[in-house]
Amino acid sequence: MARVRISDVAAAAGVSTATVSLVLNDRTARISDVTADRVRRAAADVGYTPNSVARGLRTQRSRTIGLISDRIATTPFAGRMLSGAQDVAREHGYLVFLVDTDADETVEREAIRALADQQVDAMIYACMWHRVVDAPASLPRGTVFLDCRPTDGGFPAVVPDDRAGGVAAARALVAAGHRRIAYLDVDEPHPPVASGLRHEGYLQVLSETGIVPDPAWHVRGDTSSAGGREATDRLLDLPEERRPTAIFCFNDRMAAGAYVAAHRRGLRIPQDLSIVGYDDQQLVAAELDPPLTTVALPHYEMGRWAMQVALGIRAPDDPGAPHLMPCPIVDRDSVGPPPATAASDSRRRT
Amino acid sequence: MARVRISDVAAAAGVSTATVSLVLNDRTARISDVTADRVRRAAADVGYTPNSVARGLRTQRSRTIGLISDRIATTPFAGRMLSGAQDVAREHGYLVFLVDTDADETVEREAIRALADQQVDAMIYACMWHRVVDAPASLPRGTVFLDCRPTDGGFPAVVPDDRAGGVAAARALVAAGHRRIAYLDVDEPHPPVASGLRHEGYLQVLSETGIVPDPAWHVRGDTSSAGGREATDRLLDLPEERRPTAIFCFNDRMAAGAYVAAHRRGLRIPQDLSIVGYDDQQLVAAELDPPLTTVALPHYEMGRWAMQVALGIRAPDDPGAPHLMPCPIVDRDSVGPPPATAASDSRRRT
DNA sequence: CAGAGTTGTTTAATCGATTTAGCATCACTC
DNA sequence: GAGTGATGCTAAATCGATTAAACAACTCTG
Repeated sequence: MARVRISDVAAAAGVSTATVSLVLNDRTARISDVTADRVRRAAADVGYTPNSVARGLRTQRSRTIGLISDRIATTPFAGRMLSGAQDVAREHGYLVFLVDTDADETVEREAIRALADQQVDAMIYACMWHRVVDAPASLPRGTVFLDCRPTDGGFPAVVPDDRAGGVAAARALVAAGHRRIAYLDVDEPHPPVASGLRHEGYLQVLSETGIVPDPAWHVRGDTSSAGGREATDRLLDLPEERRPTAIFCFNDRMAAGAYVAAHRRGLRIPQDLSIVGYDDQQLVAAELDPPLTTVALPHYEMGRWAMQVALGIRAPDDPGAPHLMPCPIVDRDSVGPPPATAASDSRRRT
Repeated sequence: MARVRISDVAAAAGVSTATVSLVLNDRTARISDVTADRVRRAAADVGYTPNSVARGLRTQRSRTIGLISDRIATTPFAGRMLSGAQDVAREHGYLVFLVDTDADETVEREAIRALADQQVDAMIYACMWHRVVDAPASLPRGTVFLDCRPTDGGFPAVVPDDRAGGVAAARALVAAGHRRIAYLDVDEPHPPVASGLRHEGYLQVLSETGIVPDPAWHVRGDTSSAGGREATDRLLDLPEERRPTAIFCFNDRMAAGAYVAAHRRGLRIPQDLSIVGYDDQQLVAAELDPPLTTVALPHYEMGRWAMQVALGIRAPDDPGAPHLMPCPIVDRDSVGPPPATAASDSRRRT
């Protein structure tokens, strides 16, 4: 039952452990084919796999990556980041240590130390949502930031291209013929990186299209279905000629709230009101009635990117700036042309 | 920048590395207080933390736990299991290796080997949902099964008490006055452990209450909002006197579909139709309108239990049988008394 | 004061691999 | 047949800790 060691293979093959090691690591330049074969056969026979701990001690590399996050593993939001990171690691024979710190600084510090003591080959520092963070001082250089960017730079980072996502969402609505497009923003967040960028993208499209946004179209609510519902109510309470025919929501949950508000007034989606969300949360976007057109957060791809950089397989294009991962729009059924009553307005465009 | 080793501490304190090791591991029986203090001070001064790899090689224990799962890390369903396991591990100074295998047997086998090569002190084998699995042959004995039970036993396991959950849901509906209670089941699943047990619990309550279930009350759909909607339509199409006034749904997503079906017919929840879900998925249950009464899956607690057993902190009560974790009902607003038209029926009870 | 027992510390083996330097052996070359 | 160069393999050091055994210096005992 005891583990098979390299010395067992050596004994079985009648050679020294040095030879076994050389053969199994494919450094056979000076080893005869006969011996190499014998060693490989012996290793297979006795079922030898090298002890990673011993190897790690000697080589100072553990084929192990530490992934520290506030709570991506424990919330339904960003698990696909883990998935992406995990897949790349596995493809290259690495294991990942996962630590969720619950955003507790003490826990975070201890986690970083524990991972360093385990001689992880690299670390990834991940957040649940796109924001700017102060990099903990003890993070080793080269640590990759995932879904967040360090205040002072100095680390490779990957974040969603929220600005482009805002553009895509607004373009989709403009293309459908809408002119009165609201932005349902999140309420006083955290350093509002994601919401600010999405808003910028939205404003850019309006501007390019020659639409002057009504200030009343920028409403806020907390990041929940209820928050979205209340904010939507305020939009729908606007007088007919200022009332938006389409709403771009900060996220899918708030979009779900917009659905509720619309339904309560007997408005149909998309016939009477078009809605675009953000995040592409499977449990929300795809299951709404009708399914929600939304902008996908490329969590899986960001996770892959981060791990590739951590493993040194890929280098950041521009080491100075965070890598911006595209946010593709996912067309479902919540966007349609504006209702006829509003159509006269949009005709102005030509 | 190089790591501080025990020899650096020894040099700083003017003692041998053996003394340093003894002091820092609190084996000071034969060490003078003066020396011990000097060593501790020196260690703090130079910022020493032991290299876990070297220690692991010597002690054969790594303070590391391997957690293998089909895909709990990457789906929004069961992340709280990870959270529970993770918290216990951290409380005891352990790190956890996470591997999602995507239910691929080759990946699984390689993961188990890789974890064994890393000398993890124990493994946890987790599933995304409660089911019976064939234990991979290479799993070390003592591996804890989380949210699944091994076909032939032989391993400690923890699963939700789905039967009791079914009882709780049905009791809540009976208590509200319902007599015509449907079970919206999942369609031909996987070995249907969870759904079967929940159904049993439901049937038990009906039986205790003297209700003879109409076979038409047991409908099935696929595990999605759409599946729930279609199945609910079939229930609502039943003639008035057989039509259920309450539906117990296999999960929250299907319950969301039941909401849609009800709304489309102009039925209000809970005034016209009561609904109980299962899972307590935050993104679904809490955000529905009205918020969904549901049975919570104790993912966090199961995760804790599994890790405690893995670390040997707790022993299974009955080593032969899986530990059943209670599923508490979460009362929200989707259950009310049956509508007046149906009330005459339920009066029969007295 | 020899022998036994304490006390405080160190020496050196050990965990299981990798890797450098070196030892044989053999084949050529001049 | 001495010198040179390959070729094939191994001895031994090494990574950084832990720990059993040994040792040195004291203190007691009888």
